[in-house]
Amino acid sequence: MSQAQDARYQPQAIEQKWQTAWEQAEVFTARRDPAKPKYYVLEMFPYPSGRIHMGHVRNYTMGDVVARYKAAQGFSVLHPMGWDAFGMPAENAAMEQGGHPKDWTYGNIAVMRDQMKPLGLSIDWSREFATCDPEYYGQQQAMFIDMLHAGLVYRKNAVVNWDPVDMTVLANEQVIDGKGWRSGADVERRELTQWFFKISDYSAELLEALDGLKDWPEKVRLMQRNWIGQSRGLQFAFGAVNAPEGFDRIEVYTTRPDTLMGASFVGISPDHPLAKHLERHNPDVAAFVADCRKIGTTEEALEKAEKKGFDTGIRVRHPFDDAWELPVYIANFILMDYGTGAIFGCPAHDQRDLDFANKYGLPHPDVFFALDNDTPVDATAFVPPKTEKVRYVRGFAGEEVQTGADAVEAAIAFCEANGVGHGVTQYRLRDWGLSRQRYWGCPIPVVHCDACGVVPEKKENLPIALPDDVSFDQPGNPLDRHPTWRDCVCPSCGAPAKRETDTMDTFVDSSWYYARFTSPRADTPTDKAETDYWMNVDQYIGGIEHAILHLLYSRFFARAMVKTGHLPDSAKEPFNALFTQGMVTHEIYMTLDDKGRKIYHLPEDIEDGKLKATGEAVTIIPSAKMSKSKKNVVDPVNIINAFGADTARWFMLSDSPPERDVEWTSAGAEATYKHLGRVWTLCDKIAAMGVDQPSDADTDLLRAMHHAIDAVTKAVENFAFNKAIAELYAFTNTLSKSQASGTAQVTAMKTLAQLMAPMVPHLAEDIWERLGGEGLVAQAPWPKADPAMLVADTVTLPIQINGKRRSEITVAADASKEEVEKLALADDAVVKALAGNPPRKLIVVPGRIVNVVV
RNA sequence: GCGGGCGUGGCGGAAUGGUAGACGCAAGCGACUUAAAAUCGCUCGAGCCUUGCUCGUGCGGGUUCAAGUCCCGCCGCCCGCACCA
Repeated sequence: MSQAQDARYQPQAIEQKWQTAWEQAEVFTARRDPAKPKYYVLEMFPYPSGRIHMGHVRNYTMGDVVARYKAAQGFSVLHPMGWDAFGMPAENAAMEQGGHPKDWTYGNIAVMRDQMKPLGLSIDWSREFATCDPEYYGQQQAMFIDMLHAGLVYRKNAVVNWDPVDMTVLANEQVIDGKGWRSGADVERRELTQWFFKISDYSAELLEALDGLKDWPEKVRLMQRNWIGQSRGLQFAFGAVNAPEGFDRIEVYTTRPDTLMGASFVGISPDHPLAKHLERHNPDVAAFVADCRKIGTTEEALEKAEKKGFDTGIRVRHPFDDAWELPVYIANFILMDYGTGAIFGCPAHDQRDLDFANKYGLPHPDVFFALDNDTPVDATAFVPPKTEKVRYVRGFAGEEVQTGADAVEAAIAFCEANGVGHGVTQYRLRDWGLSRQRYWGCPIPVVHCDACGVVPEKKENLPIALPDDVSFDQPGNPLDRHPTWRDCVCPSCGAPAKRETDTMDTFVDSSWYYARFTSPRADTPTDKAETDYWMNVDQYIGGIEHAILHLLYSRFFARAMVKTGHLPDSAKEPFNALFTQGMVTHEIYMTLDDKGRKIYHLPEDIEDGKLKATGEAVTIIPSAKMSKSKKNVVDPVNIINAFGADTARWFMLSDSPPERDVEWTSAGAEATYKHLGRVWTLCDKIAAMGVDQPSDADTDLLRAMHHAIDAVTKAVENFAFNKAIAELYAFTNTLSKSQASGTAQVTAMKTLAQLMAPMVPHLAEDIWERLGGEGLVAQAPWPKADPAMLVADTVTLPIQINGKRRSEITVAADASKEEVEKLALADDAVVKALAGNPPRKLIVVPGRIVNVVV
């Protein structure tokens, strides 16, 4: 090719060329190589919604930087990709547009795979799978059966959102202001028998093991810790005065037994057995409980709802005083799932209890006061930290002045000694309900037999595949109304039986895909040789929105897989390191129509704050997460077509720290494209210089090069890709201005290509080739910084006078503290400020700063 | 409501308790050009009595020789809340 043709950066040609070269050389095929250390990089796999978006580009580019960097460091890298393919949107599409969820899903996967491949990601596509492949969910069913036998799965009643018009179960997001999203009908809470994983058996372990996850963000560990919610408290029973038969004791759980003398009422959940009993016999209770059940099933809805109670008329005796009677209320904010579903209220020291007491005219006796204040509680409860010492005026155990924590322990000890209940450790974490009354999910492989009850399927009958001949022209689960699919024989007695029609929560699918990637075609869920080599995931990357549910479920599921022999014990914490990346945002463009309704416009239709088509000015709303409804989306495909994948990748990594949100701007994308073009041109210039005689400027350039190697390496290791890119800019500027010899410049440029390769792999390959690099840069070892080239001879120290910068001195890098002090005191500004007096204090931080206090 | 996080120039951001604003964008000025684009060079937190000084990291306090960084109290925005993925 001639120089003239080469003179412009043409990403489209370059990118196609190198993607083909990588594919032919099978560079990214993961190989189990006992001679090499392994490295498993995984990004949270995408839901096949139909098109990739910039969030995907950012997520996968970050993973790709790590994968390529680790490969250059000599690791055998596993970097797979798959599809989280079950879920509601496919069924919604089938209902809205006709067609079949399967066709919609696989169609989307094909489109998205085609959109993803031009990004040049170092993915081993031979391992690709979708969770809706029967080969995948069949293995999931096999594990479900193993877990059932291992006592990790059970059935119990649980509440769902029921749409009485559509006669179907709704997801929380389908309930809008208490109404069904399609029917608009008031949603009811309804109890169904459902399948559960016994994650609560692992509450303590999942909590304790968080301490070992050193390479997880502290915030995620804290969120999980709070979610699991370990608490120490007292469980005891109030004896009822006038309760219906069978309810003469009401068990309550409290984390504040020290406030027992401040009790003013007992509250029970609307789902408490006593409430249910009363509901059947008392129309007023029934009306109240029915009202409570209109509140959604989410904790958020419950907490935000107005706190209401109903006086049952039942009275209980205080455990310390037979004459002291407390009223029993049914209260809408008490959860049946937590503790015993019943509490006692101590209004003086709990704001919610106080609001409740004030609303219903109940007393609120103070139990303790602050040491310096004894104002009785009125409208604001006194809730100091448990670690703070307070003075007990209605205490019954321990010291008069003690911390809340000490008082709780003393109260538990006192109660146990006096036969009033016992200390217990509770967890907020509830068992994982996995039943979904939907078609597009993994069928739960059990059979209902009149004689044998609920029986797991035989493994040789797996996969229990979804039937294809279903329709979505009516609401509800098509499996329920399929003419033949449910019919089967009982695996136990051989009599005719019916299949379970519930399918699994899609969180089950995503709780083990990382393990399946190690042997995606195995005819067992996992293959021991492969999991032994590849597990754990060394670096997991995804959104912070998954901080709790997905990551906690995966941690549990890995343990369940260990227990059932599908993972080695060493894999019970499957993700060694976690990184949570921020979102991609964009400003929003809006106009109003003649009726004042908001109309949103795509960024590509806007120029200089005006609509391209009509010239109408648009209102610019500050950046928000890219969403279809606000139309503030930029299609990666358009960016790749216009600027190339390397520009999209580089821009997604530059500027913003990876854990924070990044705003996509067209100016930023264009600037990136220009920069990559400059690098490309610089390479041309340097290639033309060739090998020549050394120059005086060589050392400076090579020092800058080693500094860049060191800085970029550290930045990539620390996930500070924006800083790595800032260093690459700085080094590029140095190189482009350098007067060094051609020999040195070629060395520097080749190193630049290597350092850029994880971010912009296509451009890097092209530079590498033009400068005569051996093989592919994708397979070249990572450059090493020479420590001798990193140390400077002299260092400039700022001099502060009373903490404000006033001057600076340049000293030898190895100057002693005494020498620095001497030089600092001789500095003009210091001499002037001291005016002949000795300094009151002289602080020298070697290599950093000097502070003179006058 | 509860749990978690974030907040620094016109913008994205940098800064082991140690020179606030690295690096980039935008803008301005200049060079080149018939011209524009591209490219290259310079300037770029605010104010002032401009060799320098004062103020400045959401707001109000505090600790320290020294605070964007640590502590206390607020405000705003974002994520999660168990059937969205």
